[in-house]
Amino acid sequence: MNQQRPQKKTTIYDLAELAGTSASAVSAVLNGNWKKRRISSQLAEKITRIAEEQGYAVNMQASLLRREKSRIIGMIVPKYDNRYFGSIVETFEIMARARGLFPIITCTLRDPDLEIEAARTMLSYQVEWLISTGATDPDRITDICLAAGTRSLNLDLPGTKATSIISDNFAGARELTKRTLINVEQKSGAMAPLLFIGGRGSDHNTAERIRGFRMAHQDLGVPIEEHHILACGYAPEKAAQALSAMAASEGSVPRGMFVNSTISLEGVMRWIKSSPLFDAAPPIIGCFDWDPFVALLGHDIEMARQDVPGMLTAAFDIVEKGSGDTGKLIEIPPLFA
Amino acid sequence: MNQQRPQKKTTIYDLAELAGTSASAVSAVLNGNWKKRRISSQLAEKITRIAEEQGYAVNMQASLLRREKSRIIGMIVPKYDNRYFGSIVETFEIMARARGLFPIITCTLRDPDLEIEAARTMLSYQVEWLISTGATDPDRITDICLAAGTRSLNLDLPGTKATSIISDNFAGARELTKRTLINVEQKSGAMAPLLFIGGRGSDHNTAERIRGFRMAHQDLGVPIEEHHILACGYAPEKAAQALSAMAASEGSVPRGMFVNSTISLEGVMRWIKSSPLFDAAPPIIGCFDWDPFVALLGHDIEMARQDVPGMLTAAFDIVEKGSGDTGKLIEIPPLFA
DNA sequence: CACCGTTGCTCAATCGATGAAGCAAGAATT
DNA sequence: AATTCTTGCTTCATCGATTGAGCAACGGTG
Repeated sequence: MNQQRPQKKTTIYDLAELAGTSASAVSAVLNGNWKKRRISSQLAEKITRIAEEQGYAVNMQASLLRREKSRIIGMIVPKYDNRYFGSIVETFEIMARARGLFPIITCTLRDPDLEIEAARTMLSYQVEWLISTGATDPDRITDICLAAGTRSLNLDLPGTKATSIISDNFAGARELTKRTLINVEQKSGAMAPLLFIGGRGSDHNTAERIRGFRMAHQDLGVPIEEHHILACGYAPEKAAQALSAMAASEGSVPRGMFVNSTISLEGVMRWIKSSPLFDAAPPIIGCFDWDPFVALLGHDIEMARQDVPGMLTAAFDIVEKGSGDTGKLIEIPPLFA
Repeated sequence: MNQQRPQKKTTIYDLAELAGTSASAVSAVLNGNWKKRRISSQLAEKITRIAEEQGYAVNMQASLLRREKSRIIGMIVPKYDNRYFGSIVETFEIMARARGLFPIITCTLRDPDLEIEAARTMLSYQVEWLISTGATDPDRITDICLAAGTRSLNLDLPGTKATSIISDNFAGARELTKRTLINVEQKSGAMAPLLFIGGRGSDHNTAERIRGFRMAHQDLGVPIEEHHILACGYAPEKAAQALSAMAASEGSVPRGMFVNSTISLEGVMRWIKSSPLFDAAPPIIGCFDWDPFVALLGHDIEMARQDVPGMLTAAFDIVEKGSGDTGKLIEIPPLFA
């Protein structure tokens, strides 16, 4: 038996006929302003009952076409494959729903063309706000939104044309670097400069983290090794390659490392496991990002956990206030365990 | 300067006026069937150009209201906080888009009420299909869909009223158990029964995995210890508690373990790290689920990776074929590294 | 009894896009 | 020259929900 009949959907007109009343009354009852429209509670009850019996669900397309506001809020996100973005998406949905907004999310696989296409699609769905998370070209998206009269925000990576909410990368990296340097001193007896690995030098976050990295070295009076700053990309393979290239050319790799994301850390740890260089003494790592299994890796790994609820609270504050200033930068400090 | 003017959106009527033509022609040109409607390519070009200049985006609400099919496909998912669901969601989006469908996803936090509410909301948005992933009460959702004439599928956890696509939990668990038992024999010299930990005994997947677990023991002639089957829930804390209770009452814990998910594994590893029981010899683990960092934990951990692309390919096959039989069960074998 | 205010509803226009039906002008055919 | 065909549009009803305007019935007031 196949019950999958593509049966016609119940509309307010069907309900009106069943209830012996008008579609107008049905609409008023079902969207809750029947008091304002002076519908008797008798009729309201009857309509509500019939609607339930019929399994009625409003047609949002029709409803939204008529209303002036859609109450839809869109988010684009690069990937769902790590805890940071997963947590962003989950928190976004919860907070949006708590505010009576309908969240729609789409992932763009770090593909600039997909980002633009996704933004256009969101606009077609009449989103009231679009939040661009980790976008490669956030300003382009802001332009598209502006042209359509839609407001937008940047999250995680900043742009210049809309308010951006990001981690306080400089202060976070400075603190993480400091902690890692101190760990190195405690475990190996002497302070030594760290290796910076992962991320793209062209992206704002990586640049700021490198700045914090430098500053912490300066704070503690440790000289930086310029060729020990490897912004080789985020991908695990890139990080692994960079390390093995360094090991090949220099014969060693610093014991202390600042790893720019859990994504890169995956490659770093894989390489370390495969190399004999750390057989005697395990590496001492600071990772700018958080993952529960990393805490279990058994090594000395310090993590800076980006404050996702904090960032999204800031974002929804702006959404609720109505609008933000062009290009304002809001920095949220990451958390340390 | 604040450019966030909530300006009125451009419609096909605006474009028609600018082009000195009718809205009908504009519509035909912009949705691509202007050839069929015999619009000259001159006019088509002109309209296209003007639409681009104005940054026009169709109003999907209006468009969908008129069309008979929405081409929207919905998915509900419990959480975004592990690789399995992350990968499901990402693959779902990619595959949906490749088929010209618009995916909308919502997470329900394993809350039965939220599941129902989310399903209703999806129906309001006129989804053509609803995929319930890991739902606590998939049949309830199928009923709601059926009442609205919408088709539905179950993923990950099966139901009886719609086609279900799940991992081959029995065969997968049998193989994983076998591999883990052999690992135990190789590392500790003798075969010994495993501990089963994590999951809910009431859920189909856990029950099937326990069945496979038993069968593998039987295959290899290893007796099962009934009190070593702990379906204590998925949460990390639950797993950790169950282990420490066992250690307290029995003084030891089997060295070989079958852990029912990476979620539970988190608690298991945390407890192991905190306990002296495994200081001498590390545990030997089989985990029914996959995570890249788990592979780096440095222990002997075998993983059964659920075949997400395989499962979603099966799902979209059904979506494209139009409809599936009531309650059919499709089992996809998990992968071993 | 005429008038007014209130209650409880209905009517009809509207949102923007779509597409069947129709129409006018020119080209082709007889 | 009369007819038919083709091309290239426009007109208008429609999808389902919403809402301002309006109307009938009734109770109360002078």
